[in-house]
Amino acid sequence: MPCKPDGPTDLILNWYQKNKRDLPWRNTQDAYAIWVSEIMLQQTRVDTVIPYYKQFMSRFPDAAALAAASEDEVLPAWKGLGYYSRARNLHRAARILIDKYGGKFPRILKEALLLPGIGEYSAGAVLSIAYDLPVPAVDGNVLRVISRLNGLRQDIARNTTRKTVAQIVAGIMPADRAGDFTQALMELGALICIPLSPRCDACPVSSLCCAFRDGSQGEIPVKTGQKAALEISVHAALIRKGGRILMEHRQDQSLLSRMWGLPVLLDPPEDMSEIPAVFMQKYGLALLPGPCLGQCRHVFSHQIWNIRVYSHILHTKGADVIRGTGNTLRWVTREETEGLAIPAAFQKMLALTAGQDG
DNA sequence: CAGACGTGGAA
DNA sequence: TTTCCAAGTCT
Repeated sequence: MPCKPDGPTDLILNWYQKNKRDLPWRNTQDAYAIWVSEIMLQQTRVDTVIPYYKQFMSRFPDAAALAAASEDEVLPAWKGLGYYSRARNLHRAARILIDKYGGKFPRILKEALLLPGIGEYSAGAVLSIAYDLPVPAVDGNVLRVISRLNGLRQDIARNTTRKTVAQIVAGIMPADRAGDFTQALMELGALICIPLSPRCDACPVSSLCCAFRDGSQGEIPVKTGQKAALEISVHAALIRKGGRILMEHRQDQSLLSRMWGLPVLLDPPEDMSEIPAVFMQKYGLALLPGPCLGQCRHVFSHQIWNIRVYSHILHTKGADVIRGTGNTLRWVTREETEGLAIPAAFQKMLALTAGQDG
């Protein structure tokens, strides 16, 4: 049966003050800087984010700089980080800030929630951390910490659980130190109240914790299992001409949308003789597959690509830019690929073909 | 609500 | 190698 802890607030705040990590986004109160960090940190580890964050803030130091940039300049700064809609939404939202909010992140919760890429968590995080407004920010850490503290056994994947936890956080959030408390709760979840083998011996609120008392740390939080990713066979085309490679700007696809990659066929026909017809239909290109240059595997969150990269001979007479069905193809040099937003999946494929340009 | 949406690190 | 992720959002 759930129990209500009495006064974890000060214990958590004091612990945070002594144990918080020195992170780049903790040396500022600038709402833009904090906003960028929150977006980058979504489903992404701190260690992974740090170098991207520093580079991004240097390149786009404020909302005006980001809004003034084109998407072709913003996406390369995000390449390799994953979840690229975050970058597109951040960019769009920066333009909305400039157009409608005087370049400042809104202080009103409902206005913040209207911005693309800002959900309940991020709105609460920016408002509390940047503006010290007492708005709860419930992320995976907070879900875990509060669930264990209160002995909550509701599935944390459910929205109703998130709301319950937000209520509990609102009830113990100090009005004068909202930002510190939001970060303290997440820091506790990141360093002490970790998913596996929590360090309860070092926890400032173990004496108040229902899960610790019951020894149920391993059972809480309750989380529904994820489905196995679908395995897909992928035929990737390396098409060369005069030291250049034909790259595709993935305009109309949902996965890796508006990123650059080699032309690919998902679930290609097993009979290689049928490949040219499929390329003609998808890209309007007359291609003849040649030798396989290598293979690799790339795991996305919801699907797995088993990739073979083939050299191809192009029979289509070529303009520099060839328009396929909804996608743009462009001849680029190896050097030029570095400035393009090419996600990890396609970086792997290109690595397989390095030195194959002659 | 369930599923799409990336990636690399840890156990 | 396999499993589970890590400071979520959108549809």
